[in-house]
Amino acid sequence: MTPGARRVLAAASRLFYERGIHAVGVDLIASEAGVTKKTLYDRFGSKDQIVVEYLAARDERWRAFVAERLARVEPGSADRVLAVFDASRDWMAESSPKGCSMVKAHAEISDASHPAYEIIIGQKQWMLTLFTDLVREYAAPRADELARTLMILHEGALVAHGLGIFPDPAGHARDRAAELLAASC
Amino acid sequence: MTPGARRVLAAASRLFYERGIHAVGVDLIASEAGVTKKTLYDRFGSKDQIVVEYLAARDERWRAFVAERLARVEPGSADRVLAVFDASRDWMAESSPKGCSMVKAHAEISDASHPAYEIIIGQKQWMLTLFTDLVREYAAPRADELARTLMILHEGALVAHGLGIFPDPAGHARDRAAELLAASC
DNA sequence: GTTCCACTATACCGATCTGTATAGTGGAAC
DNA sequence: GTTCCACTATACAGATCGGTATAGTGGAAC
Repeated sequence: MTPGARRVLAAASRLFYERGIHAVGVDLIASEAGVTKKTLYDRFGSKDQIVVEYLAARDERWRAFVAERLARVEPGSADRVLAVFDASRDWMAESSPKGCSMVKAHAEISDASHPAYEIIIGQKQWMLTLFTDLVREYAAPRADELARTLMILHEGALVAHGLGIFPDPAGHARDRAAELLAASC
Repeated sequence: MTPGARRVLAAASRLFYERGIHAVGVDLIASEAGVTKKTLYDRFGSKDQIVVEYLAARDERWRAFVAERLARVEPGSADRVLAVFDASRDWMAESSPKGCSMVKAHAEISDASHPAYEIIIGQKQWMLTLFTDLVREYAAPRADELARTLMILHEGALVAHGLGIFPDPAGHARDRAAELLAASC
């Protein structure tokens, strides 16, 4: 990726997350990136493509972030699940004050044929599979059911964080997950 | 409200929810309502005002829906909390296949000074207060903590429903809420 | 020293955006 | 029978939308 393209993607990512995808135009993105529209279209071809690369990059960074946190914890321990919740809390504190970018994008992209759709759904399916794998690893009974509960707790914490109704929902969800895991050993 | 205004609000509500607020223009709303733009602006004054009335009406309907369900259950019972989860499941099945309209609107409205903002936050605060009142009524220990857990479970179920990753997340959340209430008696 | 190539600068396209202006119609109220 | 009023019809304003066209610049590669 060229320096100009990197600046375009960085500016678009910030603007899409802060103001919404439909609310941000390509002229603004180019201007904020310090680039002409010609460069923007030479590199990405369309606004939709910038949206796709914004979500794909964020998805990739999140998965790497989680993988790095999981690598610190011994497999087979219930702490592995808690490490995911801890990762979410840190991730939100540092780069997601307004909630999950995938959920926000899902609210704006109605058409399931949009190329960004599969990225959004793909990340959520990956999270459910991850929870399922982690509780199976931990040898919990009724693993699928437990994984779905963890998924609901996790998504709920993300949304509650974005709404700002009460402080530290991710920490709260983590503590509830810990109790669940302790009870189902 | 005049017949024309009612049709405008009905069309706008459907379109805003299905396609997103920024993605829907006033020309489309007027056309779908079978009304001229003149009528639309005579009745509402601005698109923002239509957005506000869309969310306010939906909020009002939701609160009335919950109140009606709660009225069926004897106060002081843990079943009152479960009635809220049941209400959500039915509400989503009949009119919210894509998730909570407030969460969707929150994803598109970045500015906290937007007149719709307080409606969105207001509904979520009302839900947290409702859960708190219901568990206090039930005489549960650590009521505030329990209410926040229920809030997270509830928001998580709404989002999971919209994403469609697994079936009946509201029913799943309801069952987990029932276990929590049984354990904290 | 010519060929790439990432880039700037600027002007433009047709479409759509929110919002307004002017003129007129049909029916109920009083 | 005139006064309201909710409404239609149409045209337009100024801005912004996503996207394209033409022309040119500066530096590294070979």
